[in-house]
Amino acid sequence: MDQRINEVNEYLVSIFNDVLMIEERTLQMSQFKDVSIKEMHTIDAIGMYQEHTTSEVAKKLGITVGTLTVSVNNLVRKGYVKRVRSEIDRRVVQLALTKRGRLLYRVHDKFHRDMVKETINEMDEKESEVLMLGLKNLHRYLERTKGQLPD
Amino acid sequence: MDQRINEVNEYLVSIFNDVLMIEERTLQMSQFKDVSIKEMHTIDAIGMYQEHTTSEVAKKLGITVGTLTVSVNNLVRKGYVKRVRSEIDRRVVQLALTKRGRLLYRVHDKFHRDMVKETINEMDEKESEVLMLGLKNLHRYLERTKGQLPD
DNA sequence: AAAATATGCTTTGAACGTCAAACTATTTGA
DNA sequence: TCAAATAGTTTGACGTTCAAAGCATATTTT
Repeated sequence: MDQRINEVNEYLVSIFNDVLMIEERTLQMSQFKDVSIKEMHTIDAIGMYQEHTTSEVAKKLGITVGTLTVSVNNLVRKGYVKRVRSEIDRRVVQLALTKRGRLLYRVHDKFHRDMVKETINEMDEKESEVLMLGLKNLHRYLERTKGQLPD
Repeated sequence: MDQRINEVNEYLVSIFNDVLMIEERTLQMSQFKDVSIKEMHTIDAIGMYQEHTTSEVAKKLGITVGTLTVSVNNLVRKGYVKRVRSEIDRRVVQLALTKRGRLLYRVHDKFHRDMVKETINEMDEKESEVLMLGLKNLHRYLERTKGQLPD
């Protein structure tokens, strides 16, 4: 049992590092060299469809609003994100992706989906079910733990 | 099938973010407030036992040697890491943890192990086996992908 | 052995990521 | 109305990162 824990732990850590590294390098090789992995995640959090306010996106990313403002300044300059002042409340800024931003979003999303697809394709229905169960357990534990921490 | 892929993908992303956030906050709450999550991973890469050279650790972390040198400067100042010049080859620096560094290493390791333990405890032998298989598949895919990328 | 080359590490400059605190503009409530 | 609250921006300080230049030591070539 202890051995199993070690093994799972090592796979998880290794998977974490690999995904981050591959995402980073794939970006640097693509037509989107001017986007860092953090910026990519900001683009992901802004999302394709509805517009989200600065506060909402910052919360989703777990960073302060100030940090996001700086990052959005860069992403606007680079042409991936646009700001839209709310007509209803002039204090509010809605963030949205530009055409180029949406293209990058889709490329990144495909990378993620391919990665998972490749894993799942080699499993039968029942096995992928159990994998899901394991991830769900892990996720539930983490959410519980997170809830116990102060903001 | 497509739905399953989305689900697994979303769990993975969520787990990633949660682990990083929890690690960060747990550190900030502990007696090790002066250590960032990146520094924690550097300490982890230096490891408890054998001494490793700067180049080896940098490679393991996937960062340049220059970056690591800067980070190690800080960790030495804070008392977690020590440098030992190799007697055999005076150019080489062996990195090692101080007593305090080793204490932190153990605390962090326990956090990781507890996290996995909690997940696995709720599964029977066969289920944890399949979880392992899923992680192994994912890991194999990522290593293969990584191998296709240029350095 | 001396000179050239290679290796291991450090330093530096530039850009991004992060927070806290001070600030601006706008809205809400008393 | 005007004080307080809210949404976002700016700024200063420090960490993280890379590339490029530099330093010390080792190895290879002549």
